Amino acid sequence: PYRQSERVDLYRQHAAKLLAEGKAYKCFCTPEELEAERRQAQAEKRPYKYSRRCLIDPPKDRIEFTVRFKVPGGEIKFTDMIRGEMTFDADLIGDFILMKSDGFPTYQFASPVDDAVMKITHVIRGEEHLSNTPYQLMIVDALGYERPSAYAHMPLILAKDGTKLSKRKHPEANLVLYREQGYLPEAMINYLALLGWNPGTVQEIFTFDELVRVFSFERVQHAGARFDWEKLNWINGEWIRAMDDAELARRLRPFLKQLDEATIMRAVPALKTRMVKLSDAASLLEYLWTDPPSPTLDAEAIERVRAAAAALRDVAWEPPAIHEALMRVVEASGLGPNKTFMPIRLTVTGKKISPPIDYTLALLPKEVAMQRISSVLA
RNA sequence: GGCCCCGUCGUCUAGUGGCCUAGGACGCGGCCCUUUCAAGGCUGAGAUCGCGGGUUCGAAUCCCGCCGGGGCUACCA
Repeated sequence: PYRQSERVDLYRQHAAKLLAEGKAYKCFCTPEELEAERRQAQAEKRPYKYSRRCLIDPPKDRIEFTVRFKVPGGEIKFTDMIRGEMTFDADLIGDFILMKSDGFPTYQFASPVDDAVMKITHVIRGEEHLSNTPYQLMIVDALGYERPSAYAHMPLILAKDGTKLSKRKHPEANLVLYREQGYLPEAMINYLALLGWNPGTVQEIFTFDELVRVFSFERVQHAGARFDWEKLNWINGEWIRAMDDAELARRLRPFLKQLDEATIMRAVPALKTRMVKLSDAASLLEYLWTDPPSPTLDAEAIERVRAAAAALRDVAWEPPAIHEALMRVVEASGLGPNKTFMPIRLTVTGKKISPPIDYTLALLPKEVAMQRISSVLA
């Protein structure tokens, strides 16, 4: 079982062992009493450590208790793969709680027990756990287990405000969000790898396999790194542009439920350089399933559309043929291409921004396109 | 408060005593390309290397102090 809630017996057994060996003891103090101790210490400007009153003189008339670890004191040393030799003074650490009064373990206890029982060799986690390591090491030692062979504490990913990412305050901590918006897993891995680590070369785009090959703990940063959406966006765009059309079409499917596969496939080349994330495709192609409002065009614009409509009537409905026909209209007009293209774009999509006009038209069934065009000519 | 970690362009970073008048990337500005928007190409601005003292012929790089930020310090994980 991997859930802590399904392994409570395991923690209870380990706690019982420590209790039996006198390496832990029951504490009957109430939260209020502990709070009072803490305030007292603060008032006297002395660092707080649990008083050990329940070790020295436990009350007889109480039943609810927690299990506290009897901190042996002394120096705790270990090697961190990123930061080197670490030494902590355990005399500064008060007896901490292993089992809560509800019978569940604290993280500080469950974590080292899990690591030992699961035979974890490398403990790689965020820097917020650096100061927790001595706590956990003391437990591993007290339990008589072998210590994990290596620890590595990675720099924190910080929010824009410079504090540790938290689910409450920072939406970017929520992984589901990225999938929903169409950030590619490849891009996420790529970006996250670059946050707090660098290869020592100018390469920025990495596949997972490449990362496995070049990653090294020696090159990971010691300072926290701020999460930067802009850079993620760029990397995601790079991955989108580099992806082959069929694969991109496949990934686009959940974001373009209104369209059939063939249409998505035909749209891909036009979409590719215009998306920062997959969800961007929807607004670009919205006109395919939603009739745009009819635009207000001046007389000249209407003339341009009229000329285009005539030229398109007998044309094969593919981007090259459409392009050719439209360019003839543009040349005949003696005006810039935009004078013709923009009014068409506006009538067909309702927007000033769209893929190139030949693609924009070709993606729409010819009848629908021609109907939208003729509606402004009436 | 105590303990721990950290401090180079706005951001991610290169840099381990001279190659640094501090390099790259994202973002930002300009130009080019152009059918709008992107993409692409070129180009520019942007960091007195947190501050102050040392050491040294020479320091972003070594030492000390200070300041600043973050983390841990819970019957959260």
